[in-house]
Amino acid sequence: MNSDTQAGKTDDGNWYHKVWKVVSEIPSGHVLTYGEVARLSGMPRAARRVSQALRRAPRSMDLPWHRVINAQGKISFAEDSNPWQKQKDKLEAEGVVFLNGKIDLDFFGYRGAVDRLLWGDDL
DNA sequence: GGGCTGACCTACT
DNA sequence: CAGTAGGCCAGCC
Repeated sequence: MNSDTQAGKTDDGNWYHKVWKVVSEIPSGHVLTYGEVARLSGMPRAARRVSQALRRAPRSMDLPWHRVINAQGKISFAEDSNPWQKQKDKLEAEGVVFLNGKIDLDFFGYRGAVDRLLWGDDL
């Protein structure tokens, strides 16, 4: 017996930890989109959940939340907002360059990193 | 239990 | 390139 009534277990709240883990694994000078973080966390359609997780992430864990941006290569905060400026400042401090208010995902994104390893720096 | 919200994404026009 | 529409799903009231 024993029931596996509780067979499910896991998740339930644990999915934040997965997101936090992935985000904490982002190397300096690189950025990931919400969708990619979600995918790497095992939840392809959970881009929105990622944002929620980042918001709930405690500051004590020192999570590099600023390395997570949207698929447009832009910061998801309002441009006239304080957090927007803060995130941009942090990214620039790590070597990320903003072009016209947007980040070149072909160079700083996950895919860009792989492509550079395969094709070289002459993208 | 039902409905609204949201640091979003993709596809189409 | 910009704007619109539909989708997705966990949290909160």
